[in-house]
This record gives sequence, structure tokens and C-alpha cells, in this order.
Amino acid sequence: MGSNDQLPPKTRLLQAATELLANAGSEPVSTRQITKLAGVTAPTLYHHFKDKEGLFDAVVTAGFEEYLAGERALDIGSNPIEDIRRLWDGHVQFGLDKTNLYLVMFGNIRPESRPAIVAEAEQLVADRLNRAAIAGELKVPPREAARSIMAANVGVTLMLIAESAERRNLELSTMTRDSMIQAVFNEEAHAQFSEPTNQSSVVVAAIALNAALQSSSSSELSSSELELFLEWLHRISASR
Amino acid sequence: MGSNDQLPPKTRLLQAATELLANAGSEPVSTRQITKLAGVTAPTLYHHFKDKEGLFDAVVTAGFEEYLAGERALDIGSNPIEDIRRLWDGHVQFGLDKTNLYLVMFGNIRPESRPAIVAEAEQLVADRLNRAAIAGELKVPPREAARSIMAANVGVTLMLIAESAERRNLELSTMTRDSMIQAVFNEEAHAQFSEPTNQSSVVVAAIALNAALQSSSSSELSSSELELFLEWLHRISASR
DNA sequence: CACTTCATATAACAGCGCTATAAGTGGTAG
DNA sequence: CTACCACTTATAGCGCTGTTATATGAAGTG
Repeated sequence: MGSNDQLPPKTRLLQAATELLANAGSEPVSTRQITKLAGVTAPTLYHHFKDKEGLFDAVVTAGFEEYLAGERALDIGSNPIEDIRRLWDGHVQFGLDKTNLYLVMFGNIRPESRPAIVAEAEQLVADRLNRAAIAGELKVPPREAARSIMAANVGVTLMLIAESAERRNLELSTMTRDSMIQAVFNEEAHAQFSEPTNQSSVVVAAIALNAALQSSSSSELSSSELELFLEWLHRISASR
Repeated sequence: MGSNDQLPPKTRLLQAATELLANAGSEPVSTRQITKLAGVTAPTLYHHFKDKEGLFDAVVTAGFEEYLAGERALDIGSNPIEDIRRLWDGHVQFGLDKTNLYLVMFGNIRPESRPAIVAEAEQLVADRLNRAAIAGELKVPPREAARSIMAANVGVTLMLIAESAERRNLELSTMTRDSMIQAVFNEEAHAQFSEPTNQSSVVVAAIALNAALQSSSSSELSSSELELFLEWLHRISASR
């Protein structure tokens, strides 16, 4: 009946909780579901874990540790901006991939009980920023920058989670990510952002025209023309 | 016994829920507590509200509406950056002030049930950004910028909430706030498109875009598209 | 063997969100 | 004044939750 009768009950509980938490479509997971799937009775759960939250904490820690291990395995590259980008994207991906785990971690955040794992993720970012700071590539202190980036990263991930999967627009993530990077790094040392000069005036003008057209009902174009026109403007606006 | 026996039960329920939610130190608030404090029985609650979440939604909406009203009351100033700063700070302050309400709004965020109020707060930011976009002061489309800023704002607020009150460092907020502003606003461009009149700004932007497009070969549109696009721009430009 | 220690099970408690059913209330029509 | 009707509130209870007091079994040690 249970997940695997060979394994010790503690492992089976963890596996059952992980599975249920992963597949639960936003509905809460009960201890009875878990113990039933694990083929164990209630007191066994409370023998191995302090309470339900303790079990969930273990699940979350295990899941996030797996992600962290993957991130840590990546060498610290020569380009800290690229490193930060990868950490950011990995964070978002984890949140979208294991939504329920992520919400257990960040959704029910409370002053007294913050999973220690969160601090570790922040440290990963801080490490990269530290290297950049030593090389004189940072405009702000690395610890503060790391916290700031993490905060934005969490906010973006939560906002993407809040959107139904088909409406999700990952541009929100990349845009916010690059905004934070741009604000934190000294841009001169890196070429990524130094191209736009000529093109950016097109983009700025397109954005301005787009906004102006939408707020003033112009009679110069038919509505179907306007629709197509706005779509093109949007395409130009969104290009970098 | 209840909050005020004169008032109608619906109001008393709202008051009781608000009070309990405000004072509950991170422990969940039960319908039984609410109905007891309001001096009514359970079915009364479900007659006036769909369910517990419906009642909480009403409480949150009322609380946030109050904050929104305060923000809306502030005129749209001449300086959009200052406006955005004020909206950001107000958001953070609300989160720290009414932590429980805030966590009900943003903490238990789920794909299917996002309070409509959140979108309104986003709109407030978007309005300011739109004005800036018309004036050519934005580097990115205003809608996307608004969502990005809101995401970071929520992330920062949650992170501050997660910290115990005495350790709280508001610099995290101001720094992230200004990072986002810096990334979104075109701070030099105040002179370029500074004609705020509604109709003519369309024309000015169209002229600018027209000129910019012709001098830079954009790859975002095919040549035939570009031709039609430029003709429309000409039509708008010539319509003063 | 006796004894302790750990792990699991039985059965139950108090609390939860919620509702089927019914009783009371006030206004309106006959 | 009575009869009805819509609206609002109450009684009582269902099925669920997280959790635990108590008891039973199994394993290792003297």
C-alpha cells in the first residue's frame, strides 16, 4: 500500500509528504493523507518529527538543498553578472517547478520562523557579489545588494506563481533581474548593457508613442489599424 | 458581549474579524472566535459571506482600500519618480503596519484566488509610469515596469516582515526602490520629449520615432511592415 | 531470563469550516 | 387582523483536522 514497505518509516513519511505536497493542486495536505500513503499511523509521524510543520520543514529543506547543491556545483564563473543571472533564474525556476514547496518556504513567512535555508540562498548570491566588489565592479555593499536582489527575486517568483500557468510571462523575471543587476553593478566593466545608444532612442520613442496613443483616442487610424499598430509598437518597445 | 450590539451583524462580523486578524500574533483566526466576538452564530457568517475566505477578503479589501484611498488622494505630482517613491514607501508601511492583513493578501497567494485589490495597487503605479512614458522618460514599457516594481515592492515588504521588528533595516527598501527606479526611468531624457499636452505628445513621439526608425535599421519588423508602419507614423505626424 | 529502550498502533480529544433544518422577524396583501 | 412571504438568525451536528495518552510490540543488553 505504502510508497515502499522496505524503507524505514521516517523515509517513507518524507517521501509521502514530498509526493503529496508536489501534486497537491493548492489544496492543503493533511497528516492523515500522509500517514496513509506512507502506510503508517499518526503517532509514528510525531515520533520522528515534532509536528506537521516539522515534517514539512524537512521536506522543504531537502527539496531546496537539492536545488542549492545544483547551484553550488556550478563553479564561480569569471563573469559575476552571468552568475547572478543564473542564480536568479534557478530560484525562479525552482519556485515555478515546486510551487507548493516554495509557498511553504516563502508564502507563510513569519517573523519567528524563517527557514534557515533562505539565508543560504542569500549567501550564494552574496559570495558572487563579494568577488565583484573586490574587483571594484559594485556600486553598493555586497551584503545589502544580495538581500535586495533576493527580495526582488522572491517577489517576482511569488507574482509569477500567482499568475495562472498559461498567462505567465517570464519577461517580468528577466526584466526585474536585469534592473537589479544594472542598479548594483558598475556597468562600465561589462559590455552587456553598453550597446543601446543608437537603438534606445527608437525604443524610448516607441514606448512614449505607445503610451500616448493609448491614453488619447486618436482619430487618425481605424481601430483595426490601431490594434496592429500598437502591436508593432509593443514589439519594438519590448526589444532590447 | 459582542463588539457593539447596536450594529447589524454583518458589520459586527467585519469588525470582529478585523480586530482578531490585527491582534492575532501569527496564529490562525477561527470562525468560532469571530462569531463569538461578534455575538452571532455560525450560519449568520455564511449568510452574509460566502465562506471564511470571503469574510477575510472583505476585511482585507476594506483595510487596503483605506490605504489606497490615502494614496489616491495624493495628487499626481509633477515628478513621477517622487510619486513612485511615495507609493512604494506607502506599500511597505502598510505591510509593516498591518502585517496580518498583508500576509492574507500576499502570503497565501495562489494562482486562482488573487485579491482584485492587488491589481488596483499596480494600476496606481502604472498610472504614474504612463505619464512618464508619454513624456519619454521611461526605458521600458509602463505596464511591464509597473508589474516589475510591484513584484520587487512585495518581495521587499515580505522580507522585512520576516525580520524581527528590532532588526528591521529599512535601507533594504529604499535601496531596492531606487534600484528599480533607476532601472526603469530614463533620467537624462527629461528635456527630450517635454511636451506634456495630450494630443501633441502623440505627434511629437511619432515624429521622434519616425526619425529614429529611419536612421537605425531595426530588425523587429519586416521591410514591408516597416513601410506601412512608417506611413502611419507619417499620417499621425502630419495631423497637427 | 529480565530489563530497558525504542518504535509503532489503538482510540480518542478538542477544535476546525461548514450546513441541513427550523425558528423567529418584519413588512405587505387580502 | 390575519396570512403569507422574504429575510435573517439559531440549534445541532457532520466530517474533517492536528495532535496525544496509553498500550503493545520488537530489539538489544545484563
